[in-house]
Parts: sequence; C-alpha cells; structure tokens
Amino acid sequence: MAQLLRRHGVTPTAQRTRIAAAMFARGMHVSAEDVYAAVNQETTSVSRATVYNTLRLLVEKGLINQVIVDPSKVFYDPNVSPHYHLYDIETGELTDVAADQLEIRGLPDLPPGKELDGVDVVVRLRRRV
Amino acid sequence: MAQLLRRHGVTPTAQRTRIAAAMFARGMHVSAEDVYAAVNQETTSVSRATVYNTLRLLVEKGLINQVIVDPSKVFYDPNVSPHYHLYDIETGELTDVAADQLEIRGLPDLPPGKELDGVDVVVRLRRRV
DNA sequence: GTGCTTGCAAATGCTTTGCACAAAA
DNA sequence: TTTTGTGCAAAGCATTTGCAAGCAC
Repeated sequence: MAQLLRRHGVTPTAQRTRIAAAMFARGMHVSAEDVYAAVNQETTSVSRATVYNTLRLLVEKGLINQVIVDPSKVFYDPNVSPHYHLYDIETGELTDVAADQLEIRGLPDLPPGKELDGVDVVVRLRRRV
Repeated sequence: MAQLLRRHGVTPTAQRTRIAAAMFARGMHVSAEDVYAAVNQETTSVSRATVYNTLRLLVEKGLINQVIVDPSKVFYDPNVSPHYHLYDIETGELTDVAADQLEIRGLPDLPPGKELDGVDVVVRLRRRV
C-alpha cells in the first residue's frame, strides 16, 4: 500500500496508508464518514480532518474518484477504470457497470478550447410500483 | 403561470408563482440562491425557506428537475424534456444536450424489483492544455 | 373554520480551515 | 532545520425544520 502511494507521489504516512487500505479493502463506494468509521473501528486514531484531507489528496493524485450522485454527500470510488453507475435512489446503493457494456454515441462537438474531462453516467433506479 | 401550477397540482400562491416565473424566465440552470436573488431583486418578499420549499415541491410535481453535478450545491433545471448536460468543471457552466443527439446502448439488466427512474449523463469539460 | 403556506431563526450535516504540535525529508 | 502532515475545535455553507402568524377554500 505504501508502495502504491509513493508511486503516485503521495508520502505514505501511517494515517494515509490506513485510509487507502480501508478504501481498497472494501472495494466499494464509500462516503468520507464511512472511511472515518472504518479506519477508527477499534481505537480513534485518525481525525476527520485527516480523512477529508487525504481523500481529497488521493483524488488529486488519481488513486480514487469522486462520485457525485447524491446532493447531500460525496462518494469515493477506488475503481478508477472507466465505468458507470447504477444508483438506487431509495437505498443509496451504488453499483458499478463496466464501461464496455455501455455504448454512448453521438457526443456533441465540444466547445472550442475545451477538452473532454470525462463522461459520467448514472442510471437511477427506484422500487417497482 | 398560475394555470401551469394548478395543472400540476400545486396551489398557486403569490410566492410560488413568482418563483416558478423566475425559473422559466431564465430558462437556465440555477441554484436555490440564484432563485432567491432573482425573486427578491427589488424588495425582499420571498424568504429562503419558501424558495427551498417551493423548489422541492416543483421537483416533486415534475415541473422542474434537479441536476446533481456539483458537490457543493444543487442546480434546478426548468427543462424537463429528456436531455443531457455538458458541465464545465472550471467555470461551472452547465449546458443542455438534446437527448436525441446522444444514443446510449447496452444498459444492463436492472436488478429484480427495480425500475428505471432516469439516466443522467454529464459530460465534463476542461480547458484544453 | 380548518388546513395548507409563509417566514424567521435556530438547527443540521457535510466539509473546510486556523493553528499549534509532531513527524518527515 | 525546513517543510509537510496531523488533530482539534471552530467556522462555513447549503439546506431543512419548528413554530407562530397569515392566507386559501
């Protein structure tokens, strides 16, 4: 884990290593609060400030991604390969869909001077009525 | 405007009419704070609470949509026909793309007991380097 | 008159920041 | 030793809520 951090230009402190390990161990989409809870399961040893700072840093360095699907909080995703999301608007459950399953055609011409940063696709689900 | 509200099952009070009018007049994506400012340009006459309550109500009743692209605040969109978004991550500018320009294929099978609520597509742009 | 609406201010919840202390280079 | 990281508590912001007074039907 320390290797991975260093390879991405992040100094691997004890706290950062534990946070990154927690993210990749779950392999799932988690909120900052989830990470805070996971890292501090036994004893409280990593502060909220450090959790938030580190998550921001890991996003900057490309180790994880932000997922913006819920207006009330941000999710973090250790899967940085191209993929899309299923989001259950009732339970909050967030699931990956591999990018090669889904084909998008007809992307419009981009405005001049702009380039593509990425395409987010969120398929919203609800309980069948 | 009052007609429109009534047709959607919303009792058209003075405040709600002004809020809805402000939304549709701009025809653009706005935040709650933008609406609050627009409605109170001259004299302060609609409270924040009412702006937030009314926007929530208009979303419930299907007159407008929420757009979730920015982790720090929600945008509201008076365009409820199917369409996607271009989002400039640097300027915050949000632009519509008509749905018929873009084709999505290979949507995965939905989990049992769930149905589609909608598909959000956000094309993120950045300044070309 | 009864029930929905409004507005104020207070509360909430996620996230960021200031600053002193500790650890890394 | 000079820079970088950590933690606490406080601050910040968008949004929601409790409650009393006002309007709709």
